[in-house]
Formats: sequence, structure tokens, C-alpha cells
Amino acid sequence: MAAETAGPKPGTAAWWLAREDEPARQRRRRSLTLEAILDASMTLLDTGGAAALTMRNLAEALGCTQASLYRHVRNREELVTLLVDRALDVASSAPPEDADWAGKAAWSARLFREHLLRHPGVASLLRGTERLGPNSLAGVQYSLELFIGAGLGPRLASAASSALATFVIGSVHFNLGLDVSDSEESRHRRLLYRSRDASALPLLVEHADVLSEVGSDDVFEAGLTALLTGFRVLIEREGGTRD
Amino acid sequence: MAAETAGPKPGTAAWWLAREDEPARQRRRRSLTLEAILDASMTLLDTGGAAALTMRNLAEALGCTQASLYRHVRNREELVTLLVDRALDVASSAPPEDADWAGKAAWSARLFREHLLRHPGVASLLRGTERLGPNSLAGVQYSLELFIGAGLGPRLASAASSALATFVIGSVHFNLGLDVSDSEESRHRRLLYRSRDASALPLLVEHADVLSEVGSDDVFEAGLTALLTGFRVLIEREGGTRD
DNA sequence: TCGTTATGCGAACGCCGTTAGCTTAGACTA
DNA sequence: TAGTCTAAGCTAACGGCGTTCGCATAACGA
Repeated sequence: MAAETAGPKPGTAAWWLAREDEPARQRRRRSLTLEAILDASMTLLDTGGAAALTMRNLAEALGCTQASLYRHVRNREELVTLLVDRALDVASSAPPEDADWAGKAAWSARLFREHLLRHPGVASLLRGTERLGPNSLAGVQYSLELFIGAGLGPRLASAASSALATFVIGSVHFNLGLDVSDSEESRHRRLLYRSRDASALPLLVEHADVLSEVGSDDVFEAGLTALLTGFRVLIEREGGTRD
Repeated sequence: MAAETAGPKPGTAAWWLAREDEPARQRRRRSLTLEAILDASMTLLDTGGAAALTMRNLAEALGCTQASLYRHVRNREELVTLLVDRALDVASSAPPEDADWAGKAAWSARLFREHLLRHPGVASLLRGTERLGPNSLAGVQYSLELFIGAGLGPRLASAASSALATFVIGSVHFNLGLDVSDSEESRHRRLLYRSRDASALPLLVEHADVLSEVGSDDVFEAGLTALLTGFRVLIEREGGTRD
């Protein structure tokens, strides 16, 4: 079919980052596809972590040379952008319909976080790049929908949804920082805790046992519910006083 | 004086990360000091951003060779840890005494964020490293103090303070992602926004003008007040029902 | 059938962090 | 004061990274 070779379809990753200078022609002539590259990248990420995603490793996994990769991807950064966005298609699964806006927001936030934690490599890629791909935009649209539907004006709704996203991504980063290389890292951390004399940080020493029990799940839940109840209060107040 | 040459003093950065295997002897013999290295690193960061902080640049700025740096610092990572912690001495400036706990928390959070934004290089270093130096620990201690004083149990107080820190750091990262390389980056972002047809993301298109006006300051303030009012509600509820 | 051109490859460039091995200056001991 | 020891500097290099240049080639449009 002619439509088969008419270039990347709207909605696909290739379509989004299509080079502007390049007319929409067919691009694959032989074996190496952008999709194949992304697949191999995801495999590398899931098995070896973010550090394993090098162009050399990628080329070796695909059985090609590094230079060939650059026929399909401008940069490593573009590759990362595409990867992150591909991994962010979580928004497609809809939250339960019977929940109110806060319930839906919490559901989505938890889902998003769990998804990121399940693919730690992708999550650590979120550190470098802040670009917005199509799926990210869909997520923004969705949470905007929620907050506007709840009664916030578009301006406040946008701020609220960005704040929520900021917190979710931030706590994933927080998680990753804790889990990386347990053996050496936590040893060092414990060393720091102990080497300080008790007089300077009394609370830390006094509740050291409790503090070490507080995991990132607790932090996430505490922050999430606090944020949402905060927004709820804001909505009630704004709805009442028309501020 | 003998006390003058008795190694790094307690409280200094050198003292914190002193090698365990190495007995506390005097370490500096000639010119190149750890403090000088940290100073030069901060200059590099403030002028050229995080990317400029390479061991080569650092050595050149100090007029020594790269290898010499490793006599004072184990890794680049240790250097980063020390730098971040040095930049985190904001906690030493106390918030206004007449404010309540939420006011103090908000004050500190704003101060912390502004400080990080003033030194963007340091902030982007926060991405890679999650180690806790002495100043970071002091900050944790302080916010713990606030939340416990407000009426939260140590467990919840710890979660709340971590959540707050997560949000603050997260929003700084958010900021940096937006501001980096305006020329090319924002052009690309605008391209992404426009190339999507209006039918798929109606809200984004409808409120595009308002959305573009919502800056990271708004996002930060919205999230901060939401978090704090959320915690306030939690405290009232917990204080009432002893949950 | 024959150019055009997208797509692969080999080889290299310049950057990065890091290390091994030497020299030397300064502090300690006798 | 003379001698020793060692921290602190240097030279040179290693391996890995992302990226690019130039060439070969296979598929498509005419």
C-alpha cells in the first residue's frame, strides 16, 4: 500500500520529533527501525539501569554500529525524550469513574509513580530531560481536566496540576536516590548519621529508629493527601468567597 | 600551635568526609586546599553551569593538574556532595519568630528555593546526588522540629518534612528544566504544542494563553500553600480524634 | 535501466573521570 | 643539625563516552 510507506503516522513518536527540514518521506530502507532502537533501549534500561544506556551498548545490542543509530536519532537526548514519552503512556488507563476528582487525581498519581518505579531506568532519565512529548501532554490535559472540573479557574488549575506533577516526579527521584547501590551507599549514609555527635541534632538522634522506618511510600502518601486536601480547601474557599 | 595542625575541625566539610582508614593527621602541606577547590568549583558552577564543572576545568582554574585534585577529593561525586552541602547552609538564617509553624516552614521553603535558583549549578547537581551532608541534616532536623512542635508524631512529622523537601527540590528542578537554553528549547516546545491538532487536547488549546502565563513561581506557591494547609488539616484532625 | 538518496559501516575526534608511578618539599626524629 | 619519611604535587596514560566525517551500497523513482 502506498499509505504504508507514507512516513510516520500522526501520534507515533517518530511523527512528533520528525525533523522539520526533512520532508515527510519514507525513512527506513533496510532493517534498523526507530521502533527497534527504542525497544532495545528499553531492554537496556530495564536490565542494566540508566547507566547501561550508552550508544555503544545500544549498537551492540542491535548488531549495528554507533554511527548507524544517528541515522534514526539526532542525539542521545532525543532518544531519551522519545523513550520517556513512550514510557509515559500510562494516562491511557482511566481511573474509576465513581471517584470524585481528588480520588481520580490520587489514583492517577499513584499509578504514575508505580509505573515509574517499575521502570527505574526511565525514571532516572527524567532527571536530565524535561521535554514534553505527546503522552506527557495528554497527562497534563487530563489533570487539567480534573482540576477545572473540580471548580478551579484555568490559571489555578494549571498551577495545581503542575504542582502535583512536580511532587510525583520529585518523589520518584527521591526514591531512586535511596535505592541506588544499597551496599556502599547506605553504609556511607549511616556513617554520616552516626559521626555527628548527639548534641547538635537531638531530634534526629532521639527518633533515629522511627525515622529510618519512614520509607518513601509514606512520604509519597503523606505529601499526596496533603496536596489534595490543600487543593480541596482552596476550592471550597474560592467557591465560597469568589476570590 | 599544635591544635592548629590537628587536622580538620569538627563541623567542617573535610571533617565530615574524612577518610575512615586515614588517621586524623594534618593533610595540607602546600598550597592546594580543599577549601580552595570548593571555592573554585562554586565559581565554575555559577559562571558556566553544572556542565562546566569538570575536573579538567577545575584544575585549570586552580593552576594545577587534574591528578592533584584527587589528593583532596576521592571522586567527582564526593566533590559534588561537599559542594551541595556547602551551598545548603541556608538553614543557619532563622525565620521570623512571631510566625506560626506553617509560616516558618513556608519562609524556609521559599528561602531554600530562592537560594537554589540563585545558584542554578548547585541545583542541577542535586539531580545526581542524594547524599546528606551536615547542612542537609541540619535542615532535616529543623523542619522535623517544626512539624513535631506543631503537633505531629515523629513518624508523620518525618514524612511531612520529607514531602515538603521533595516538593521544593522538585520544583527547582522544574524551574531549571524550563529555563535552560531558552532559544532552542522553547522553540522546540512551542513546536510541540502547535503541531498537535486541537481536537486531541482541547483544554490545552483553549487555555493556551493562560497556561503560558503560569510560571514556576505560581506553581511553587500553589503547591506550597496546598501542602501546608493539607498538613494543617491533618494536624487538626489528628489532634481531635487521636488517630 | 540508471541516477538519487536514504541507510549502513569504519575510523577517528575530543571530551570525560580516573589511576599508576615519579618527584619533591616540608615536617618529624635522632 | 642531619636524615628520614610521607603528603602533595606532576607527567602520562587508560578506557569510555557522545558524536562526526567520508565512503560504500542497496533500494526506489524516473
